[in-house]
Amino acid sequence: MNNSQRKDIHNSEVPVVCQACEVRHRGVCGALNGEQLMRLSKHTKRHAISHAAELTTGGRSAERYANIMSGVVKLSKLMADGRQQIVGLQFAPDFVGRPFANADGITVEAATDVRVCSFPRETLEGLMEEEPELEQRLHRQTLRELDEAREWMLTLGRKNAEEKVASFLYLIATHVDPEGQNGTTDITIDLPMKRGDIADFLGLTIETVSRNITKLRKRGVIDVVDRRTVFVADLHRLHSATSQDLSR
Amino acid sequence: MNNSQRKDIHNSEVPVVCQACEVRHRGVCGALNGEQLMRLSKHTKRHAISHAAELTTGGRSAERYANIMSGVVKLSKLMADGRQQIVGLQFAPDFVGRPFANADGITVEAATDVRVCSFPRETLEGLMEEEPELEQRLHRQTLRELDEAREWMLTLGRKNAEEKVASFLYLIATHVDPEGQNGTTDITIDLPMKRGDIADFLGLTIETVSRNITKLRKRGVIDVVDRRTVFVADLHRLHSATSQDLSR
DNA sequence: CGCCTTCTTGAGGGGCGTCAAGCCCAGTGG
DNA sequence: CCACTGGGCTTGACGCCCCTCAAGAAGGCG
Repeated sequence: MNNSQRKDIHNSEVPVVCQACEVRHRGVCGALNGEQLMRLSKHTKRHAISHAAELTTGGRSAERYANIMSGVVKLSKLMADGRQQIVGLQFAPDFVGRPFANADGITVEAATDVRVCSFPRETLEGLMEEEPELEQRLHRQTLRELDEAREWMLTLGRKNAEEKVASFLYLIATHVDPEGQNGTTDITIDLPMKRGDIADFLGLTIETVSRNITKLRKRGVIDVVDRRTVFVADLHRLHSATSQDLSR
Repeated sequence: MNNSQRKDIHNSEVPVVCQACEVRHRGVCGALNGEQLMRLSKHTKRHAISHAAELTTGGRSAERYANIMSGVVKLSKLMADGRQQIVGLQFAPDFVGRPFANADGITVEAATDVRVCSFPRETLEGLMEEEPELEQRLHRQTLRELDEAREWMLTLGRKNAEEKVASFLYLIATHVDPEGQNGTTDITIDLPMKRGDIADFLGLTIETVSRNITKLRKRGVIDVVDRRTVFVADLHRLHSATSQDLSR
């Protein structure tokens, strides 16, 4: 099962660093041919970013864009008095960074330890002009993020605390998906963030998150292996906990 | 001040219907040259859609895309038991419709009376391939919608009822903006939707919306002219009501 | 005028926030 | 090896904000 070389007709043209890249075909790089990849890779850097570090500091702010190779990145907004709301989570192989300027007041942080492959803004924008499919891929990712944001607006505005927590667990379960999970209905979830982050994601407090994890456990929807790992015996059961019919 | 003809060097090439179009330069059409506009306009239709009608019915679902010429369009999500959340509002000259497939479970309705200029899906997608700037414009609008959705997530998750209502009024004030409002700090807002819609937008109930409009009136932040019109004497005052510092 | 829809206002209750105490566990140093 | 410490998490007690239920006011329209 030599996954690393599938589909590369002219492997000689593909940069060595890219040949070994886990997300090479799925990320935005999938839109580029060997020659373009070669040019891009001349300017790329791999970074390991440890948990809780901001991605926007250290000169890498709007200067560099990046692909997530592993880990989870969180986007959040902060109010003057300290209230905080997480407005997006990104997983490999998502693209991080904002084409065409400003990301008004959004903080980008590593939720877990993260590995990224970054490159200068100008390099990507140069490639965008010559390769329309690149812009199309970015456009599609933006549309996907918009869908997720809207799904989350429904959760924030109209679900109660228990449904919110179940929704979060379901989201993580379906995203961190380590290639397996096909056909299986049970899954062990490694929570990528601590209770405080989950609270900021759900528009709740730490205590309410904790109480409702306990509630789901007592109802038998989940098993709490340890504070960072949850076992779900039946994903459908979890899914139905994300929106109980309250009208009866 | 002949606004209608500004900037058209070769007006002869521009379709007559487009020459009179109020949003011709600002919408996605701004990316097209005369010849392309001519081709597009062969397939466009103007529609007047009256208040509360769905835009996705009558064969105009994924078949046709549209530009909003006037009025307000609302996007909403509905849960099985009737709970509803409005996840987006669109104003002229926004583009309505989803490039590349499915708009998973989103209902598109006219919030007010609306006029649109619509065209078949294939026509637009054909033009997108030959004119990259068209895709770029759509991409930029998607990014703007994403920003707005995230701003709204902060409102839904972390603001109290009074701040939510103030945020809604401020949003409308800064969007419906009838060309004027430059330099002035007061504005009369014509609310584009009824209390129930506002509640669905804010994740509140009708009663709470009503109570907090009253509250803002009694605090002198707004004047309620009639149930559909609000006068704001000082926009800055309204803005500061959108996020009072609760930490002291 | 009567009817219907929309909006406002009040009274009461519940869900989630606030405050506080205690548990679990990893890290540190004696 | 164990006491100490500190961060993260859980659990309880209590209170407030917003929802629920209900009645009435204000328009709009035949």
